[in-house]
Amino acid sequence: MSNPAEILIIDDEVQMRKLLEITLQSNDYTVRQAATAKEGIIMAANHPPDMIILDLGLPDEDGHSVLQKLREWYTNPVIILSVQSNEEDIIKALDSGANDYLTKPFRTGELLARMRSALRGTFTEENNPVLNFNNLQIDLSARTVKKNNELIKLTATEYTLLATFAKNEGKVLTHHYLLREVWGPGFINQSQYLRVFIAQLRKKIEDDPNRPEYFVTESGVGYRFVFKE
Amino acid sequence: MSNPAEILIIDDEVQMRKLLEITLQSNDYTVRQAATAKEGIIMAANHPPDMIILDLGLPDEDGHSVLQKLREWYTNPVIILSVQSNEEDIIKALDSGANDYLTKPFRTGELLARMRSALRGTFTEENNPVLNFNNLQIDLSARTVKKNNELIKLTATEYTLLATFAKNEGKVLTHHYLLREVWGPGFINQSQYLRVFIAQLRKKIEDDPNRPEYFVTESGVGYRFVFKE
DNA sequence: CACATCTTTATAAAATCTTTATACAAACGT
DNA sequence: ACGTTTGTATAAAGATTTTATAAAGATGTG
Repeated sequence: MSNPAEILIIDDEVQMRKLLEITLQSNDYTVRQAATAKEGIIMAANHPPDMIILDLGLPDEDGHSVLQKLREWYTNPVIILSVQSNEEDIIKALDSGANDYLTKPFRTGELLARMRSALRGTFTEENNPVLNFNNLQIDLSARTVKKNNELIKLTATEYTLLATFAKNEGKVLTHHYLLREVWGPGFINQSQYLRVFIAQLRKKIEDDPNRPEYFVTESGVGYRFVFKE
Repeated sequence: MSNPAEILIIDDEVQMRKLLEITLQSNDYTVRQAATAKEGIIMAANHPPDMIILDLGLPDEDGHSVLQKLREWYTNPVIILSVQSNEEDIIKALDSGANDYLTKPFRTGELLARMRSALRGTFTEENNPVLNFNNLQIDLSARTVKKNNELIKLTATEYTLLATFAKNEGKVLTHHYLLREVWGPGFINQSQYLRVFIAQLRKKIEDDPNRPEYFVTESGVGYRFVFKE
């Protein structure tokens, strides 16, 4: 749904910070702000954001030097804003590790698009979806399932079934729905398939397969995937 | 020493191609060129370059459409060049997967810096040259593989396949994905290729090829490259 | 041509899916 | 209460799909 990416703005101009804050927040980013280089570096270090927007013209320290310090350890995207548009500055910033360089005044739509471009490919929650249930972890991008941090070997069908449950945690899923999602529309009457595979998942995932906690039977209707914390 | 990154230029203007060719070659890039969208897509598919520089104003097809087609499978950086500087075009291109957008005429120094920035973070050159797994070392820039410090002789295809695995350690890679990455988009149904080459890699790399530890089969789905420390 | 490599074919083995058989449990009507 | 019906659980046999590997054929390169 919303984009939970956290952005740190380092800029000394109040108006600019305010403009960025409003623009970014209305696009579902979480915004933190710093007015000086020193403050910005401390904030980044204490709680690394998903992206830093850095103004080159800071009062207390040269922007290029700030960028270099950040890049010693900070690996997420850094976008530079600057009133300078001379080539030398741009090249220097990009070669110091900036991901992009925009000249003030900039168009907010373009900034947002360049932010999306830079954030693409980084590992925010959105990009690397790991579903967490109790001691069970399902990594949808790696297609792996761990229980108590140990990999569980699932067949293709077992995994698809589990993923379907995990995406609908708490909901009752009917036999029809599950059969159609996992096996296809032609299989909606093969309820026995479902019983067999539920039994297999229980054997692999439940602590006590005879007393299922994750996979609850809703007799006559279907199954429900639950977890209590 | 030199930067072996291979760049594909897709631009219909001869002068522009010539300018880029000279600029890039004198910066140690290998350059290939296409004058039309059709030609460019074919060249990219046959032998995926490390980066594509795409002119939006091609005669035979809309540039945005070309970009979208490329992004269906091409994952390396794409930089857009365009005479258009209206915000709508820029946003559209960036949101379609472009890594950067420069307006013609551009400053060559800036282009080169933006290229370096975009190539940073990809594996192709001498960035993260050595991946370490257990007793296995993969030097991506030298294209060499060592096991227990002894060089292992791999063919081009074997190496590409191994490198693809190494870059996605822990993830399940589907047959489709591997075939597309290693052989190209036209080969996604040749699963037997994969089996043959996996067997070869296991023979060369696994301690006991009959009990594979690095190359794990995910039956019906693909393979996964793992290493336990 | 000789060589290395890639592609294709053949076949055995392994893994997975489907089907069958049987047991259990709850609901229902008489 | 009793037997019957309906729905569920599980093991295990059978069928099918997928995989592993060797080896033969094709291709290309110096």
